[in-house]
Amino acid sequence: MENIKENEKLNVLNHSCAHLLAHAVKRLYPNAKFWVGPVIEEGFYYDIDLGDEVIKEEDLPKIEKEMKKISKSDKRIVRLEITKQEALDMFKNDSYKIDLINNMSDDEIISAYKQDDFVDLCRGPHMPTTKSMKYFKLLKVSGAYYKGDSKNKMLQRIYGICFETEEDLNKHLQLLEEAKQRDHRKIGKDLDIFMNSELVGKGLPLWLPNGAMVRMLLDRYITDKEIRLGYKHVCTPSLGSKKLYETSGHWDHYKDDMFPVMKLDDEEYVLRPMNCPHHMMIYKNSLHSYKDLPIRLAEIANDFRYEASGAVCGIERTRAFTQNDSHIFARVDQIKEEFEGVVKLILDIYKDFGFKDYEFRLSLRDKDDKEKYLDDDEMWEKAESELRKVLTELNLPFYEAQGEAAFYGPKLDVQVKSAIGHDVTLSTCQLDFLLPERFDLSYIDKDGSKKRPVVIHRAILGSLDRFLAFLLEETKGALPLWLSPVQVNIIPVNNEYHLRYACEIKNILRENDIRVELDDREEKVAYKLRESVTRKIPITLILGDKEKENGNISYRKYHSDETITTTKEDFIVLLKNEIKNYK
RNA sequence: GCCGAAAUAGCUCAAUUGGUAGAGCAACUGACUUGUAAUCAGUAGGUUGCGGGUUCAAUUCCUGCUUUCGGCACCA
Repeated sequence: MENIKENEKLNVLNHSCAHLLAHAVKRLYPNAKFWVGPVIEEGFYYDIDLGDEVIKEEDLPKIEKEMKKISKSDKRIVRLEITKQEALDMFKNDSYKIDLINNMSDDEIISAYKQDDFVDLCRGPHMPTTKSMKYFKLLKVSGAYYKGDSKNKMLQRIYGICFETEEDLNKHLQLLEEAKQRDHRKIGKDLDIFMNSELVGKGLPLWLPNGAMVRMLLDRYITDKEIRLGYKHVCTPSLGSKKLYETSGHWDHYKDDMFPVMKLDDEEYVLRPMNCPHHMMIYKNSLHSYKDLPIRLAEIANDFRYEASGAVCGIERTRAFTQNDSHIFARVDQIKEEFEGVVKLILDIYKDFGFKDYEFRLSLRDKDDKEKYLDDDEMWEKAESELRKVLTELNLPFYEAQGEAAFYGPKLDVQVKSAIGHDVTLSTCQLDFLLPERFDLSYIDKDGSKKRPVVIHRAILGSLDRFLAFLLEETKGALPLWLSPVQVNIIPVNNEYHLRYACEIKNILRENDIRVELDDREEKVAYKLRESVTRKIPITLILGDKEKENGNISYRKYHSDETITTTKEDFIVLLKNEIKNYK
């Protein structure tokens, strides 16, 4: 999909369209006050304070109509350059613009753009006339906190997008429609992957047999990879004492996002929101030599977080989920090597799944936010520079983001875009000097002195839930053979004559660990084939006289309408070869 | 959590201005016995998300809650 912000032409066009929107809103709602109207990847938006009035989705066509009117009237868009004082006078009735102007330096020349009677403070540049914006669409309306702070008032935000031609606009709207078809919630429902129940609870998906199978396969896949790389898997309970989390510091930071304390007699427990403290205790269970490090503890672990009601989304973000977690206890001189190992594992796995659209993000703290982030500049600078050094040495393209770190340290996150445009973290690798301190972890160094290890927190598939959400969207539900809940579906042409042979084939495939189903319903081949294809089963066998007589099989792959006939033996080799590559 | 919207059969959707709900698919029964994306006929299926109110009468209007959706905020 076109990135409007990155496209120079479309950027200006959409920015001008934001002004057009504001102009129309001002005409229809004379009391409207405007905050900002930037261009974003998906088009543009404008944040507006309408006092007591509310703009609803059904009002958008009305606003569009007014925009069209202004567009048609072909008003020139004129740049004004004024001093700060002139700007303050010009926008004296608009507290939001005054706020913006006050943040500018006194000697700065401020620009504003005027079309007809509407003036907006703006850096520009803009299109020459309102007529330039002809092919636009207002997409959605929502609330948005003033300055992005939930303590502030909520303004109303209108989203839209503008193109140079009608074809481009229509094409874009069609892509948006197609993205909805790729939404993992739709695919998850269509393919019986998971369900939700109001009675079970919000954000608590139930995994149906198909989904549970894929999950189990993902679990096996990543666990096997980790074992080969020297990770040691552990099992720890899904709850822990409140004190455990007070020790780690998570209680202070996240108590509001945890399921509340269960108090029984004089004990206090919480459902665990993450697994670090449990793994810290396992490390502490024995004395460690510098020679033992790194120690890589891993677990496929269930975690529970009381996610805000508005944040819950299918299996992308839930209140009960399963992490592919690990904590690597290492010496400082091992940081680079361990990080490299994790990055290589990430790249290896993304290759297996064919993921190409992802970005590495170096997630740093917000230096001014002393509340969220541990107030220890030395620790942060050490951790951040270590991490940046490793990334540079690995020659890994990445971007930096302030205020995205964990409270205990900076992270390397792998960001992907979901079908409907959510920016989500799939994998993460985090450098932590704090928890070893909190839990007083140590190892005995060469010279016999006690030293503090560092901890690298990492999750490759992230959460199995979210990973599968992304995988469903990437594959449009047509999972690769090795991950399909049902790998082969057998359709006998006529039950009376071919069912016995079909059963025989089914048994052979079963014995070869192929997940196979036999469709023995009294239906036409075409009917059963259609269902096999809509269920996105990778391989459908059709067995009739021809196959039975020669002891062959005929198969059809999901993405093809070609039927291939081969021997049983060759077919099994073909399946096994395709599956083998992912073990 | 905040701003807005929605919730009708297992699924996808209908139902003028208030008059106790319909279709297709799926399910079930029967007929057909079929070689590559839907054979035909019949049957059954609903306290219209849950509770309260207005009304002679509520899927429809009002109200509280739940869940879902679009954003915002949050995301260890």
